[in-house]
Amino acid sequence: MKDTEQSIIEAAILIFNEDLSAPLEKVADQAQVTRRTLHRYFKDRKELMDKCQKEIRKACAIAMSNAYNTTENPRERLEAMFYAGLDCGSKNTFLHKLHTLHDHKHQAANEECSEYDHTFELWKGNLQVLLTKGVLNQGMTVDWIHNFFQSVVVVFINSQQKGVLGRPEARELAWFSFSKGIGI
Amino acid sequence: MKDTEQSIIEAAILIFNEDLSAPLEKVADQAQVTRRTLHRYFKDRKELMDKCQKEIRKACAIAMSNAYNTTENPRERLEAMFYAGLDCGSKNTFLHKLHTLHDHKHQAANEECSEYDHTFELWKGNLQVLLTKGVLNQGMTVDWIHNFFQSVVVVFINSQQKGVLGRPEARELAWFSFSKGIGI
DNA sequence: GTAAAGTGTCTCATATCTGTGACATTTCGA
DNA sequence: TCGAAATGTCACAGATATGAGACACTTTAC
Repeated sequence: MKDTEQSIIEAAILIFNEDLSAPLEKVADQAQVTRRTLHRYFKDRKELMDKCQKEIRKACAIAMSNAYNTTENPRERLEAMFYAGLDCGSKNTFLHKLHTLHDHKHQAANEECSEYDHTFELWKGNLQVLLTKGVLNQGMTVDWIHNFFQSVVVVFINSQQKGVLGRPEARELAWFSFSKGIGI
Repeated sequence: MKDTEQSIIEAAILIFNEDLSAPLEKVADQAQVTRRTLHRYFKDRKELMDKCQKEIRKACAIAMSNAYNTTENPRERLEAMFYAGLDCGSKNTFLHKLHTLHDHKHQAANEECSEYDHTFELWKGNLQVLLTKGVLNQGMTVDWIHNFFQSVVVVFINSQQKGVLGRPEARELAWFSFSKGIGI
């Protein structure tokens, strides 16, 4: 029964991703659990949020790292890491969202920010390689591409939620939109 | 002094776009106004939210309609309406977000939903024309493109908030990413 | 079958959010 | 400068969210 904690975290990521200040009752409902049970696993809102971030960073960092190591070719790495990011779904986009809030001051000194930076270190590094090689469209920046990437993940998630498009088809479309959109 | 109401609406769109359940105090702060003043203009949260949606739909519908009428060429219309959507910024994306929440049941019967549909009627209609003409990538759907469009607007907004990219450059990049991403 | 662990239900105290009244202060136009 | 409109300050009641205790019920492991 110890995956209750995990399912609450998953639910929280889903809910908070759409509504940062949503009442905890919504999270509990999504996890099919009582609010009382939620509080047994997480002292308060902050602790739950922290666990969410930890979970997200772990999952994304592992997925990205695995994808990175499947090949040494930067172009192939891009594609592998793109699909890995897609599969992280809302974990990916939620983490990104937290660090692009308009009142969020990003600073490497902050531990959470530096962990965020580290999560996408390999990904951004590989982008930089492709940029300097001239493989991608001139005028692109690493930040633009990274934001663009996150946005495409959102599109993918939406299409999956609506269920009108199969997962493989959506993955293909996503890669098409992303790769062409950065000038490959 | 009657633009206080307008500035509160703008603030609300900015805040609610990031945090749907944010306390009204945050909106008031963003608008550099007291919560008491906010309540003088808006009876309650719901009324404020409604005014936001009305404002958004008006602005987006006008912008889209104007762009539509600048030309009769579907390909040129696409570009004109794309830029119009960009300029609507977070108004555009917030409206879209409200209608893609995972627990939102979209139904034409609902007045707000039908107004939403109407706002993007011309835009989607034009997309359909381009699709049947075979101008765009096969396998694309109107919904995918529309979601993709909304996502690119988010990327554009983020880049403007960070201020690292000039507006004209960002607009060009956005159009590049969007047009290539749908197979033009 | 039994004990232990996990959950649900009910309850309650506290905190935060919300909406409004009363009145002071500021702003702006005549 | 004067008066009206707009806004701020403070104070308050009601609503909602939060976190935890007490105890019953269910599930799981042995």
